[in-house]
Amino acid sequence: MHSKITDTLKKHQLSVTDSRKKILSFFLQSGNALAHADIEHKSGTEFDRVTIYRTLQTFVEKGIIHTIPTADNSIRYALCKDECVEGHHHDDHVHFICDECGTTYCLDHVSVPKVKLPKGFKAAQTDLVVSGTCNNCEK
Amino acid sequence: MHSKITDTLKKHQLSVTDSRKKILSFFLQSGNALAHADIEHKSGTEFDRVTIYRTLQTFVEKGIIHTIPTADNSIRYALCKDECVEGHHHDDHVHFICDECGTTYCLDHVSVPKVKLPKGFKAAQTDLVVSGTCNNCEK
DNA sequence: TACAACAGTGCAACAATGTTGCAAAATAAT
DNA sequence: ATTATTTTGCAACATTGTTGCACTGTTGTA
Repeated sequence: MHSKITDTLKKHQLSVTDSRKKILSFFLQSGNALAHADIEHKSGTEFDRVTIYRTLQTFVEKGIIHTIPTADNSIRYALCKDECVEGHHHDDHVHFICDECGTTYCLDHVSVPKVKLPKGFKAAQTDLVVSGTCNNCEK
Repeated sequence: MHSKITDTLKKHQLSVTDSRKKILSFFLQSGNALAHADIEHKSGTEFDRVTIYRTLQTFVEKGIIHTIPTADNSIRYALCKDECVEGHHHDDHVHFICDECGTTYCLDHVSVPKVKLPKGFKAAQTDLVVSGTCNNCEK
């Protein structure tokens, strides 16, 4: 019998280690995007900082998580949908960053509109990031 | 007689100093977005690294330049259009980052479409960043 | 133009973030 | 169970960004 976490790692041809299981579980638990620093705090001294960097890198390469562009200098990561495979992401949904609480949401049901580019420009990826107030912070 | 550069600084209530004139001139010359590192290279040892940080910060606050979100860890800055004033940016155009040459373009004539957000989410700002191949790099 | 008030700069020291090489440990394959 | 392979932790380092303070340049006023 395999847990969902172990399954996911195996499906992406990754050996199953403590740090990978733990870090993947953080993403599954939180549901929202996490920055390197978040994971470092959550895991305390359990893993080396370097291991976290390398694990996140590996997850991105294997298509388990994707990065979200932000205007401040912090890279955030979020779980990919199932269609993402190694070397090829399909994350065409909108991201929302709350200015109040800092939470980053993947709005899976809001898709990025096609934009018309000037002559000679070829789009490979399109990212749409909205910032404002989320449904928790506004009342 | 005033140069355009001096005028711009004065219009934004900034005292006119060598570093500000020089850094603003870099933006006017290049036409594209610049990262902190670009400016550091262009200016050599002329200014302290700290001065460049503070100048860019000031320019953003005063509405002379705006930041562009990127998925890698580098903040890029580009000149604002004239409608940007202190504390209130109006940069609703699409940004394009070339994967080949790294150049970042402001596509002033491509505007960001309105997106429909889930209940409870209020948008303050919307950034759309496209990456791919620019008209210089493709042939 | 000269002077006072103020704003901006450079330096130093520091904090945070990210990278690399290598030996030890854990995982996978046989 | 043993070997081959992968991953981890450590140490050292590079890069990037921040803060306080003394000094310098800029601005406004006479």
